Amino acid sequence: MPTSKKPAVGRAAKNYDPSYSKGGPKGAPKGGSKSPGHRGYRADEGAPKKQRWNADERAARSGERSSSDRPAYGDRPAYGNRTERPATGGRTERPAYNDRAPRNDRPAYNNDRPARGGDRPSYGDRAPRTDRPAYNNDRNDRGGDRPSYGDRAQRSERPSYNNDRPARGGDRPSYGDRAPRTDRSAYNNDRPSYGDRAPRTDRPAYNNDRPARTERPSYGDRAPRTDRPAYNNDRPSYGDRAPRTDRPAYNNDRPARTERPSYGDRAPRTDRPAYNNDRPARGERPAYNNDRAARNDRSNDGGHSSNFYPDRDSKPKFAGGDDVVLERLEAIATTAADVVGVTFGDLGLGGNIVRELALLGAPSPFPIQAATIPDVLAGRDVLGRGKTGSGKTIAFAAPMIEKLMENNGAKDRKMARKPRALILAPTRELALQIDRTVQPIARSVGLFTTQIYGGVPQYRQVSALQRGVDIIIGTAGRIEDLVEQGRLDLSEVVITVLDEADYMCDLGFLEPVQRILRLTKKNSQRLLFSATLDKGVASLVKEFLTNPAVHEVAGEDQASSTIDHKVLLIEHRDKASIIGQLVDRQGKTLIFSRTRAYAEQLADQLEDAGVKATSLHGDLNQARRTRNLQMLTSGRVNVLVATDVAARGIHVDDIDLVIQADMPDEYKTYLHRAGRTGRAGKSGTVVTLIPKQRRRRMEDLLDRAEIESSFTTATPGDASITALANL
DNA sequence: AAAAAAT
Repeated sequence: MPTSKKPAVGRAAKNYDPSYSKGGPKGAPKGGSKSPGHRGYRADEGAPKKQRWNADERAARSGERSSSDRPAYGDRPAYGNRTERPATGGRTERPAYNDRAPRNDRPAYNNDRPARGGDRPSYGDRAPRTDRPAYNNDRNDRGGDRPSYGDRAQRSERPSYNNDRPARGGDRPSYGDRAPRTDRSAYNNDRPSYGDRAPRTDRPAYNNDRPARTERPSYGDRAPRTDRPAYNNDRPSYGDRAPRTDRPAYNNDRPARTERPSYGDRAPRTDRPAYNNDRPARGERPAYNNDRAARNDRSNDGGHSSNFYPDRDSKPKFAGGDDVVLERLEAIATTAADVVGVTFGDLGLGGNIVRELALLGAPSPFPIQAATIPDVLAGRDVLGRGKTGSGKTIAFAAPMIEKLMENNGAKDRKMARKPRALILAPTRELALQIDRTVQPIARSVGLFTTQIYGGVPQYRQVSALQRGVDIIIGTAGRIEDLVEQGRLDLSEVVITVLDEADYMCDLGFLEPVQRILRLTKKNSQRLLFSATLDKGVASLVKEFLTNPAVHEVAGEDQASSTIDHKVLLIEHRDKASIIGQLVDRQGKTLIFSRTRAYAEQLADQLEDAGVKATSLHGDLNQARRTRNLQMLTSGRVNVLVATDVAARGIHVDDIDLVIQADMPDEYKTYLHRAGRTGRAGKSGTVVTLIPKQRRRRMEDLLDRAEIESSFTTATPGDASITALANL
């Protein structure tokens, strides 16, 4: 029984999700914007509720889920850590972090629940739950969903439950003894639902907490905007331009870099031949070798080289080589000097978009933007490579929106209109971040966006789709999920963007991405972007792109970077204490760990040591992930310990130290992790901790990344460490 | 190993 109920409950929980960050905001804007019809229709019902829950939103849920999730953690017995968590006073400390307090409560709930066993009769109240199933059904209809909210009335009842519970608490003792616990397993199953309730009960509390969270208030939409500033900062990264200005010089330097020709990756590869020999291990290389063969052929054929590949100096050329994909590639390297005096308007963007870009902190285009915008507007498929923070998001978002507007005017506001553009990202955080940039631009011309990613209730997402959305930004899993549910139709998608495209082609990601791309309109426009775009995307290019234009920005190499790299050779047993000493500083520090468990453990250790630290990894529920990242962004904590979920694309201002507690497996990962610092032309330091026996491998990796780094043997308390901490 | 759906 309980099990059967569980699903229902879980769904119910999803349905009522208050936590739609954007749905609420969007709803409001829409009402203002135009289709009152839509609004009036469901918006009204939803709006009020949304308002209520909007405030709570994700935060509230995060709390809820976190608790509910924990049971799930049971699955992760592997993570001794979690078991530890309860133990870790550190987290109890987190109570400070609004969330945890709730969690403390939850244990109580657990206790309560046994009591509830007695209550269960009351749960008969759960009849509500019976209703909930209905909710699920309703959800399909959405309109029905809200009716379900009607159920909330029940929720009002719940409070009473709460009241009852205290009494029950008394009962519990007896219950506690009772089978209840036996039942608990069952309850646990139910809990999901309870999780909801508790949450709801808690929510008020959460809400209260949130007020504290200055961040969240902003959060709904604002959080993003808060972040936007960050984007702006990125654009400061425009500040990067300055660097780029420098780059020209670098370019000059590059000539010196015969290797660099490989540009990022490829030059190395030229070198790699040697590496390859060393690294037989890399399965990838075989492919590379193949490619090279192709390249060689190309060169032979027509001296044809594309920037996409090794030759940077080469201008657009057509390859007649073996690699079909490559043949069509037209590589163009743009320099800062090329775009001096160019405006977004010159590139073909309309007034509204140009004005919005200025508001976002992008008054004039960066090189990657100047390079790709015209081609995107011309309808071409594009491959773009630009350093992280160099403005890639606007490079594809602005022209994409311009095209959508041109093709459909602003006329099509039909309900449930099918989305016409799709942006795929590898992580939820990145999808969220991208939307923060895309949404305001889209709104400026009357288009709507929505995020479609997992870890949050799908109700809002589905609700947005039913109201009608033009641009979808999301991750593969939930998108496929909604497609399978028949709630998302990608057949009208005429522009698809893959951010971090090379990463999206990694094992495990490629197939879902291919399946999704196949659902989009045949021969429609595709844009692939990444800071480390390499041949790894060849398979996608071959199947989905036609005569793509390949762009990159000259001078964006490590030599032009503002990042200082250091490798510390340490004893494994000293790792924790050394990290503790390194983070004993003022600025923001991002620590990368190879595993979720270690990220969690390290965060706990640091907290126990009195350092304001938190973690970010896939074992956390989405609400906490979002919140924890926000804590670093807002400065509530100075240290974030993360897995590679935070390696790509994530922008947080002023991270001046990146510590790699575990060395990355590949050079691209190193580049992306390092790219979290040294942004906007600011200085940054990357410290990698490795045992002596890894030195050789680390040197090889740095060579591939074309990074120069010092190697220093260090033990806790060494001057080399304190010097870093004083940066 | 991690990420990406949910349970």
